[in-house]
Amino acid sequence: MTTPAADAEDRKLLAALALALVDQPRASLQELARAIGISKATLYRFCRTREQLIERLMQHCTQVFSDAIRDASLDTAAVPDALRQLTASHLEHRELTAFLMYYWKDALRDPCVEEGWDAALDAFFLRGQQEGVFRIDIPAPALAEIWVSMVIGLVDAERRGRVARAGLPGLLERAFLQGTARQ
Amino acid sequence: MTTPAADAEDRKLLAALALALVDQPRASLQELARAIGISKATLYRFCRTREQLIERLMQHCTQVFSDAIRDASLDTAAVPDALRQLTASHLEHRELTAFLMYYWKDALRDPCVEEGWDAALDAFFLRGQQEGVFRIDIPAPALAEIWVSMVIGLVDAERRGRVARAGLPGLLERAFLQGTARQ
DNA sequence: ATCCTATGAATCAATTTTGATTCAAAAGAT
DNA sequence: ATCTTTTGAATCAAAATTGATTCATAGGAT
Repeated sequence: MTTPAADAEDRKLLAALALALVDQPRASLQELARAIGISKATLYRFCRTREQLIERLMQHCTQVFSDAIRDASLDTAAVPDALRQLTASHLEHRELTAFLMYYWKDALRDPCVEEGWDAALDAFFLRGQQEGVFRIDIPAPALAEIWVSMVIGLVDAERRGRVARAGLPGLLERAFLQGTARQ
Repeated sequence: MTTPAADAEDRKLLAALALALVDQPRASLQELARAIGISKATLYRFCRTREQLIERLMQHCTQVFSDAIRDASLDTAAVPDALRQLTASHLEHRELTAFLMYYWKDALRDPCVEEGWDAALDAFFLRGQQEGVFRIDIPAPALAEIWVSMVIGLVDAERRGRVARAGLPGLLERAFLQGTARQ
């Protein structure tokens, strides 16, 4: 059954699993299941092996962030708007954002996973430079890396209770665009 | 024998292990040893269990970064200078920086590890705000988190070949203080 | 050349993890 | 209320990991 409801359930499970995997990368499948409040057997029915689980999560990330990139109109919308939208999407799917960063290196070993995500980001930041929004004395890939670092860093900080959830989007935008120096 | 040479060897091993542990958190001790070019037996002689290894690395981090914080005179030196010095230290020990971030949550579960590191950072950024160096519409803990995120994010990006190693300190300072917006 | 030490390969028992299955109970649908 | 589906607990063999040891040898120091 591939009902919309089942898909929503799956997405919840995947988000919880992403979180648990980032939280305790060395957890056994047993512990992983417990961590998200299901039995080992149910986790097994969802994904038979850990490898399958990671792959499924990766594919889900690809799906979600492809949508996010499309929704943000990275290649057409006004750069500040697109950036805001992109940030919002990544904060909305913070578990997947964290997971993607955490397991990105594994994905790179496995060349099948889409190259598109960071390429799209690079292109976006390059456009932002060409349109005079971003400074040009920092390479576009570095801009992308800085933005991603701040997103996952602050998402993680929020999880640890170090920053408030409420103001995150604004905080990110200010710190990223204007920096932390006074005036 | 606790000769200085042996200590230097140990530090090299610890740095390599930190890197390997961040790279492949789920590696077996066998794989871990291989990853840093030693045999399982030698790794065993260095640390009998994984737990011992993590603990030793944590203590080493505590040591190294306590020194770094002291050397940067976080509570007395001019804030921009201290920040520069702090960044330099963390870049110098990039493997440990990455490891510390990666295993920070584990350290928090284990209350024995020093609380001092992030407390010292918070205090420093707060002082920077009081002295008018940092903007005050971002809480000091958030400033600390943003700085740490950028450091480890860019260190990681450098490892992946996404940013050049050469300009890292300057890149960090510009992006952190002035932001990424043009002018 | 001769020690001495450090290393790596191999082995081994004990424990843990994995992948799979079975069965009874709980949850949902009709 | 009955039927169907989903879940969790328990079990189990196979595989992997761990912690420990032994032995041969490669390298360094004298």
